[in-house]
Amino acid sequence: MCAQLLRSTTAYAGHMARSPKPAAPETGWLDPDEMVAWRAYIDSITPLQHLLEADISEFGLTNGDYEVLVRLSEQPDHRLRMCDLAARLGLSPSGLTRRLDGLVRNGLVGREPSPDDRRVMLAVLTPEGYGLLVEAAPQHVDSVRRHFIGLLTRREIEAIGSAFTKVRAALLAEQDAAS
Amino acid sequence: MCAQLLRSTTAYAGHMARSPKPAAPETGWLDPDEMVAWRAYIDSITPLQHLLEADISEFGLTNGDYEVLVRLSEQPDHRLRMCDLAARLGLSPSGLTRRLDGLVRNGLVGREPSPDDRRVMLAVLTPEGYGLLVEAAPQHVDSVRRHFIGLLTRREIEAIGSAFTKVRAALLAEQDAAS
DNA sequence: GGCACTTGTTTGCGCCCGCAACTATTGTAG
DNA sequence: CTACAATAGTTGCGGGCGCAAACAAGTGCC
Repeated sequence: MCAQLLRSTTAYAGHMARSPKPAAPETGWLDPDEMVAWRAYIDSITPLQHLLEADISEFGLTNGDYEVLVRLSEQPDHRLRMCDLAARLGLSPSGLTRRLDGLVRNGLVGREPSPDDRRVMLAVLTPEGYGLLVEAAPQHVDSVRRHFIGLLTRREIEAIGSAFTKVRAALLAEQDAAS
Repeated sequence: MCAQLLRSTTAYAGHMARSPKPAAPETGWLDPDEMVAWRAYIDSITPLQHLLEADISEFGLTNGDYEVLVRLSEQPDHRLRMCDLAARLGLSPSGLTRRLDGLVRNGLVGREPSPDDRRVMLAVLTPEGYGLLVEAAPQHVDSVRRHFIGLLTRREIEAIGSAFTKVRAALLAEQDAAS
């Protein structure tokens, strides 16, 4: 019995009693390797976010704010339609409106109406916002390395890259299918 | 130039201009493999959470609720001190109080004072809560497999297991050091 | 035993964000 | 051209949760 190690093992016990196979390799319950991977992942992501958040807060930013600045900085003209930005951030339209409110208040981002389509508003990175991003990015990367990337072997880094690239592609496909 | 692919590459450009080395293997900026891993990870976790949340909502549960039921079910007596439960969930004390309020209202979890220490409240899984967990767990595991584990090779699963196990250990150590 | 100090839990307050409703614009069909 | 549907964004409302304060109870030091 490994109730302390495996996710919802106790609930699993009842099912095991009725199932002849202790591990289903392709479908059904998770085998030990899969369970370890899933559990370690789930236990890591929340505290990892918290630590990154604490580190970036020295610049008066939240993790979400930083993400906005990054997405805008990646555009050649440093601007993005609200709906595109929301999609990239995984945020609802209203959520993005509020988050931008804060950034606009602090002068890091501006709003301007699109000349092409009078429905859309463009979020545009201000010089101040870009400056703050340039200032904060090295610390942020250092934080990522200290708490995450720096702990891993090259093999693990490559595996995580290929694994989550596939996961992300599947998630995007699912998202498109829902529209 | 790979401004579309790499996180905060634009901000990076200024630094690269002053730095003789394009990639720092052990310290400093992220090299391409590291960047791909970090970026794919960051882009995946939020939509993955959303999908799992949508799937589990058929049982009237949130992801957080489900996590509470799992943690309690892992205990031999199906109960846990509030502070221990909060630590395992990565939740603040107040956050746990509110989350338990909802579960108690729905009869899935009960509160009882500890006989050993009159400061502590024990969260205890009710038969209804356990029953719902047993009912929901197979669907949840299926959801995890469809959206995440099932997309990966055995090698990737093992790498993710070892990688996040290390990350989790480091995070826990950091957390203990902060106390 | 008394008094400070630590620990466990809850409450007031505020922020973040999703959902539903609403407005403004654009696209489409008749 | 006009009506209707689709799209973009904002706002009202409510839930989740963190922080600081309050309070209860246990612990240690004299």
